[in-house]
Amino acid sequence: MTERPLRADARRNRDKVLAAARAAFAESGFGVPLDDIAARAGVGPGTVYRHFPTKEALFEAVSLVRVQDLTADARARAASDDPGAAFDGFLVRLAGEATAKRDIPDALDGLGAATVAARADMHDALDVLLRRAQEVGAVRPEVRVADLFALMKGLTHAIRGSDDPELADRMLAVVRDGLHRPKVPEDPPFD
Amino acid sequence: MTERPLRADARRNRDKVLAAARAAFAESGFGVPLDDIAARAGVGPGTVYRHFPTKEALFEAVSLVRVQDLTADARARAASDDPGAAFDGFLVRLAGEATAKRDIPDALDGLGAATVAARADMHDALDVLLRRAQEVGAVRPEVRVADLFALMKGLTHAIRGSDDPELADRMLAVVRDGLHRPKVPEDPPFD
DNA sequence: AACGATACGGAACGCTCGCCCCGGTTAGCA
DNA sequence: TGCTAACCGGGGCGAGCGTTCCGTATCGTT
Repeated sequence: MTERPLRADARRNRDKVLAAARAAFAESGFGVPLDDIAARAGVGPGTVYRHFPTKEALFEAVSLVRVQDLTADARARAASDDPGAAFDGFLVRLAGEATAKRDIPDALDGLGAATVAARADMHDALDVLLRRAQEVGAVRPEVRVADLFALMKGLTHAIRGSDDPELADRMLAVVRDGLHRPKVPEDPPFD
Repeated sequence: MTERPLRADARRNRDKVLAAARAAFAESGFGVPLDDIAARAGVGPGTVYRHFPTKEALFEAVSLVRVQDLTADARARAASDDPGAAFDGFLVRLAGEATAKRDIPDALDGLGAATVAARADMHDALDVLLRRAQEVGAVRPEVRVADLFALMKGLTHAIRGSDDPELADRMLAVVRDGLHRPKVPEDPPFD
């Protein structure tokens, strides 16, 4: 099962389709009609199906890269000597990504089976990032990686398609501080 | 334009449709086929359309009640003499609602025009609830009502369809504490 | 240059789902 | 009880969209 190299035009079209899909999914999420993607790539729908067996497979190919980028970023930051700042930085990055790309929430939900490996890998990377931050006391200890995933999902949904560019910052502040505070034993007096 | 009273069977069917729609939307969100709702109500699709001009109108009729309930709850809690606890209680209520009903996020997004009044009303109620909590120092001052909406949206999405019942609690803790902490001037030492 | 393999385009298919229509039924009233 | 207006059921239409098929064009090799 050695992969024969693609013909020149085939490779070119495949790349055009992927680029178009990236842009289209980023603009409108998973919902964009496949014909739109094909048109955007200057290609017929049949050509798309020559390279990707299904629309979902195409989406996976796109979101796989997104998830892998995020994972690489998490790993790079985890190597930092300031785990707290590393953790925060990752959240900032995620928020930035989500404001620019509408398909991030869908990618995080992970529709397909091919992405499960990528999600497992991301799980590992986040585990390190999170644990380090917790060891330094930058993140409350009872938080699990699964919680972080859910939080990422919620965060990306919260800022999805908002015209206010500072909303993401304020959401981020809430999530960051909420992750930080270890516990609230008693409401401190206000005066 | 006086509303003639419905015939007995008409009123009965209307109620059955509404009940079925409530249950179906709660289970599967806005995506459920209308025929499923009709079947669930023991009724033909035509009957549904006799009472609601469009599927979206039916969804609005259901989500309107949900939003109004939430609004009433917010208003009732706002009258409490402990604004901080009132605010927290509302969030808990929302989270509980979201775990039980999958359509809450959709309802919050508010697809239709009939719900804008309800959302405006909710806006007012939340404004009071939020401001009171801020005056007592229970919620950081820079948070706006729009932020609270976004946060509610994110929170409901984060806990949507999770098998872990305690996830909602932990998400809630993060959001609550994040809303509380006024600012993080410096990372306190950990020891 | 010519030929076989490969890839392309887009018309067409089938399925889903919102929505409408009409022949039959039922409720309410005299 | 009989009559009329209101209402019901469900078959069916049409649009949107994922997917396939096949005649044609293009590539790469001899």
